[in-house]
Amino acid sequence: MKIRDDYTCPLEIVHDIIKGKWKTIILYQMKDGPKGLSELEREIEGINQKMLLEQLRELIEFGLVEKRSYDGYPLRVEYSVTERRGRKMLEAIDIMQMVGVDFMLEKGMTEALLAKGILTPEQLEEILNERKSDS
Amino acid sequence: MKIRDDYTCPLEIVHDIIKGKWKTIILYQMKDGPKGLSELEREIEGINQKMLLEQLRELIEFGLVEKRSYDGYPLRVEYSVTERRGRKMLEAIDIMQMVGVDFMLEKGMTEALLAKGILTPEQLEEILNERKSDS
DNA sequence: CCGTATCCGATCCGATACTG
DNA sequence: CAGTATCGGATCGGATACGG
Repeated sequence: MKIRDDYTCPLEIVHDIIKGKWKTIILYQMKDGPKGLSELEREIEGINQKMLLEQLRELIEFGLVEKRSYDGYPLRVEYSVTERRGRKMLEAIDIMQMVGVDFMLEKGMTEALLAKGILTPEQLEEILNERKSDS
Repeated sequence: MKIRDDYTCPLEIVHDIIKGKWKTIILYQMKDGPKGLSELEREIEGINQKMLLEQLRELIEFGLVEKRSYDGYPLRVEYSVTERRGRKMLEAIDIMQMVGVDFMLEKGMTEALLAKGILTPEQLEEILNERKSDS
């Protein structure tokens, strides 16, 4: 991943950090606590190990993710979101998730959202109510 | 810009929308009201017209930006953030901006932030205070 | 001032094979 | 289970020229 070494504005650097195809999804997947590598690989549909490691390395480099290794057998490695910067970024990702849901609802993908448990029926109803009052 | 036509999770589609090098910056630049094309081109350092138009078209396609044309001479066209989805996305971008500032401070780019007016001295002090209490 | 088309090097990312 | 190396096609994005 090519990273600029010169910035005009803060959003440029953030873009460099999260432009990778899987970065936001990886972070989102770690929101409820540390995860092992194979765990992430299993949970993120479509990713492969090379991509996962590559993007994790960059997330670490930019202070959004921490890595902890535990010796022994089997080897155990844990990746987790960093307290300040990682958590802050997750706030943004949460909102992006909402925008994505909004988009999928517009596209009539309601069933998929419910089936995957991304949305509970209660949340769905709440969102639809909000949208009505927007016009 | 290649856009997936099949999604597993909401973040995938959002990533497709904002992965372009300039998308977040363009949106951020429109946060205080409608902008004309040449206005945006002037304000966004390093962008060219082709990129600007290309990325605007996609932002429109995904309901984050609206376009209004006014006939007459000279031609006037206004681009603005959409009420629901665009504004929501801007909330996320605001947070990303903060993460970027955090990063730049860590890199010792304090002067640049002040010089460009991205941060007032008061805001800077506030941020530094918060960081101290983090450990 | 606004918008489109083309060309081409840079980069991303998926597959695959291999190590501790 | 965790991690590295390489290769090649698909995309991206900058320059540049042209049209309304």
